Amino acid sequence: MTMEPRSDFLREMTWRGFIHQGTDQEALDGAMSAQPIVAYIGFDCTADSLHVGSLVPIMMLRWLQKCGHKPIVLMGGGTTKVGDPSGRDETRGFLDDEKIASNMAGIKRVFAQFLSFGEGPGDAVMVNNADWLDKLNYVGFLRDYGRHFSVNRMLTFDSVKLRLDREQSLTFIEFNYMVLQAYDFLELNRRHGCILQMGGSDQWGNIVNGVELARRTDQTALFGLTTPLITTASGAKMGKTAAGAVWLNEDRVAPYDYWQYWRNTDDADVGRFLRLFTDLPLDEIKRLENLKDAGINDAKKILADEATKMCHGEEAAKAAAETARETFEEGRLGAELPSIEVPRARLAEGIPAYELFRMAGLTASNGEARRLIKGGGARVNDAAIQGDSQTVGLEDLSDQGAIKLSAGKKRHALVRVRS
RNA sequence: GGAGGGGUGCCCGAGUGGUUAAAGGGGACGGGCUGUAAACCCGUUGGCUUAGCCUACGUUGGUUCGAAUCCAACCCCCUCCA
Repeated sequence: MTMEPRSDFLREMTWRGFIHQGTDQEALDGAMSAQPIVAYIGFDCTADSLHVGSLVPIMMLRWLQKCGHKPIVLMGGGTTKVGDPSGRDETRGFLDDEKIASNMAGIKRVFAQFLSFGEGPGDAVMVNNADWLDKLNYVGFLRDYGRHFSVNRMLTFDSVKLRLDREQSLTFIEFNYMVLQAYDFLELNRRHGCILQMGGSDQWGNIVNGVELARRTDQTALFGLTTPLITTASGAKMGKTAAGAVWLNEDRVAPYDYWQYWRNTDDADVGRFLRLFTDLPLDEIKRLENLKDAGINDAKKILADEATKMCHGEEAAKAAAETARETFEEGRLGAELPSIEVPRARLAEGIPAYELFRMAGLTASNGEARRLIKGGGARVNDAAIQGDSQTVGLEDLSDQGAIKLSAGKKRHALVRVRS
């Protein structure tokens, strides 16, 4: 879109960098500036938590609501049974109903942090596409909707095309995914008056199919909007660390680790991430991203504070920030560091340092801990461990009743005694 | 169904009878430099009760003093033909 959007939502999304592409953005802008609309994003239940990769769509729903429109969170209880081939080289393993249900339960929780749910006109609602997909009649569906899909056209969508180009097999069930997602959009329009579907750029084909289906069956004009794939300055897909994905659920990634993830953002990403992952206003973001050299660390702290607050709440964010400050700026041990407990008797006997590192989860095996020690990266209470045979005992407990283990400069854990 | 090619460590990829826990690269981790950044330099990168032992090159057997390397069967992937 060449002109400045008139609607609050599109204007906000544009300067913040959420927009990758959209269908008929002029008309959408007109509709959104005229009156509140209903829009949705779908989330499949492939894991029991979403991760920061889903944060961009979630933030978009949040802005939608802030701008006075109504967000629908669509849980893909039905589509998850089929499996989206978009952006995947291989067929995803089948998930059984039980697993899908428990995944959905895990995912649901996080939305309450970002959106305000309820019965009012601007309140967010959550629906499950299993409600209509599960009871579809095969032949009836084919006759009513299947005839509107051209296989020739379906073969040109990336989700299908890339798979075929790479000569990787695409099963028939996966081939149907886009049809079901298209139908979801139609169904949400009929049920809730939803006129906009948003999603990641890999969802473009699926979204366009829905727009086209509604035009053919109901002569309704629907809209699609996608977000760019967010990569880090170093080119990696966002949200992956050595430890795995950066999950949003606190039982998967503790608020302290979540805060650390944002605190360790590349300099080059700070401005972009502030725009995408915080609600801060433009002038504040501009001020922060113009900080130079070490000053940009302050911007990273604010990014971490804001992102953690949004996901885990004010209390958790404060505690995480405080622990980080104590640990990194004062060299003490912060309360929120990951911790383990060991029986007093066991510690009294003395535990080999390498074993304690493994127990604390700082290394995956004793061997890895030994290598860490040999390389000089393992410390107990900030003192480098001298050799394999060094043990840790009660005498290492600090005044606060804990032992601080460090693997490198950034990874710390506490050992506490259990009587 | 026929012919051919291939399955190696987190990933890519070399290795075609013995100092091979397996070259090289990527990634990751640690050290240095820094700002809990990037870039760069150095090191490490299967497990364990670590001068030793165990597990590992698609699976299962076999040949051999000795196999990722040779043989057989099977499984899976790809290409061409039908």
